[in-house]
Amino acid sequence: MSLIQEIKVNAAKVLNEIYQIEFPIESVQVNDTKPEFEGDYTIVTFPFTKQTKQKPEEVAEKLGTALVALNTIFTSYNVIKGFLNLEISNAYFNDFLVANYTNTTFGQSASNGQKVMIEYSSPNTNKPIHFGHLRNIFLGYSLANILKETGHEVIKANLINDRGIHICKSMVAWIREGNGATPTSTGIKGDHLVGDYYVLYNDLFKKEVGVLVEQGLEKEVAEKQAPILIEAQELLRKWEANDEDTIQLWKTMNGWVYEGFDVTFKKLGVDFDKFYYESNTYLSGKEVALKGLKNNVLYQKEDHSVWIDLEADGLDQKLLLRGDGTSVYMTQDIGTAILKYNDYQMDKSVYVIGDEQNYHMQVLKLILQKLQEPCADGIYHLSYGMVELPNGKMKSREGNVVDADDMVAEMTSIAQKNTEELGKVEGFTNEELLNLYNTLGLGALKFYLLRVDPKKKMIFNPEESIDFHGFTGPFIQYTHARISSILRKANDIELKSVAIEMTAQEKGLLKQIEQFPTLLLQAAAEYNPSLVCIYIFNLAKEYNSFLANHSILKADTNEQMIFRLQISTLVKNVLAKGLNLIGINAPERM
RNA sequence: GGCUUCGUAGCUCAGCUGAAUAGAGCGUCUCACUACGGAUGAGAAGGUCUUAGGUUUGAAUCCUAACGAGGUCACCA
Repeated sequence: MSLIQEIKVNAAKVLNEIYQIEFPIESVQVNDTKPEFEGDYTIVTFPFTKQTKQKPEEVAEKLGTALVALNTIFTSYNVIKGFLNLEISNAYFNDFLVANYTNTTFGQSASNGQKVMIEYSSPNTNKPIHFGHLRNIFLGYSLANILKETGHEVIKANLINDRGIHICKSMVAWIREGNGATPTSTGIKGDHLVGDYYVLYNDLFKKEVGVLVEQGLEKEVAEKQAPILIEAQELLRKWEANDEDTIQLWKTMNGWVYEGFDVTFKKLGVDFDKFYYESNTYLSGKEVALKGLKNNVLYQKEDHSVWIDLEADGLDQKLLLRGDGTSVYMTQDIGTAILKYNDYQMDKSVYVIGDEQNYHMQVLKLILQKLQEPCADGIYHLSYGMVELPNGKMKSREGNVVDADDMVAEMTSIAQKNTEELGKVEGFTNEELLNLYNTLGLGALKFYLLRVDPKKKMIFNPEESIDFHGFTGPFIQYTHARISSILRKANDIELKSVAIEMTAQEKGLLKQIEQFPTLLLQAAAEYNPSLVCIYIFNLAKEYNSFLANHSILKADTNEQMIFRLQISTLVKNVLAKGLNLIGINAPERM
């Protein structure tokens, strides 16, 4: 049981004994005591005044006296207004330290039998991965780690959107202007090559529209009649008709993209357990729609199109099958959701998707519920805000995006520059250095994207993102490397149990570390990796401050040194674990 | 316009299941190496928590409205 939980349980018990009133355990508010007051944890007693009909100070006094008498973990208390400040015994933290400094699984929860699928990344195959996708990818990967750590069985899924008009646009541009170019012939990474033709398509499209407008057509009409668009639509028709040449080209170009994605995913250090392809699933929602029609959950209009009426739920009418019987985006997603469930029977299905699809996801879940599909209730949309540049949104159509590969390369080279300027390259082989730059560059990038609450939109400030000071990944990596260095020097010192008086800062560190498992559970429950970022940053900061005030290897006594080495070991383990959970490596040296 | 998310220091963000003087980082200005890693630490300045009402012993936090910003309301995906 966590310390805070233990305080709550004890307080509720004692309140019951004093007042003969049942206070639920969760009604006890326990906060960290503010630094300007004496004590470790504070119970707020205002909430108990109504039922006890006593002043908050009185309740606090009685509660404090009883707690100190009840349990040896409480050594003393003081009351200020309605706040009961409790001091926790050093022995409690000493026991905690002894029990955990060699425990490499500290923070991990036992299996809870829950199975969760996390769908993330889910790229289109007509363009490379850009900065906005990185937020998605890091979120999904990190969340998977956090859920695993807290006892869930996790399936990482990637739904590749490999069909549709967008890829046909790249194909048309390639047919027209490509002259048989391939990644090998051009030396361009496959996803970038295909992306270039997507941008080219849009250039050509604009030109053709311009010509038509000059010929006197309305802009709106011209945008529908541009020959290149007609060609792309024709290509999509051929694809759906299984035209051999079209399928062949489609396979080839998608293949280039997958090779490119593969390189990027590896570079980013993320992976997947299961890939779904929309070309395989896009027809799959149809039978469900037809079944829904039989059950009168859906209805049919005169043109044979199939709809669901969600107006009673405050939403709109939604089309599920076109008049010609073909499916739309929503139908596909229904089919895919059911397919996934049939594959894994998971308890929860998390979709990491941008907040522009909030409405879509709400409707998807509701429709599945109305269809009484077993997968419906487990659906959770982890909605995240867009990443914006200081001067506005990125649009891949216009090519003004921050490309993910470029970004990683940029961050890696900044890591190199910083390391060289600080003269910290000695003792590394070339290969180790390259590895290190990658670790630091990615550490900075991932932390920058994960430190903000997912649901909020965030601004990507290029200057700030390359900073390696303060609330950043490298700051924490640095702290980890620093501890590692100290521990290396103390390698031959035997760590045995010691009992000493601890300083306020030592106690503070232990108190913070004790909260780590609880924090992970919270991050998992809220699907929020940023909590981990904030936590390990605060821990690293506290440790650095501790280090400035305490000598370890030159401590006054041998016991003190051993005690501080044990604390350092534990801090190091927690920092490394925290970093790993958000997908960041913790270097031994840097 | 309907629905929805959001508005906290010059900037980027915590705090939002109500509770003590609203916290970090960056930036600005001081200070600290006879030290285990200065990619550090200590300190200062900087806030009518968008505004106006309401609920409450108590509101940045809950409710209502206004103002401002984003998203969405396709037989696109």
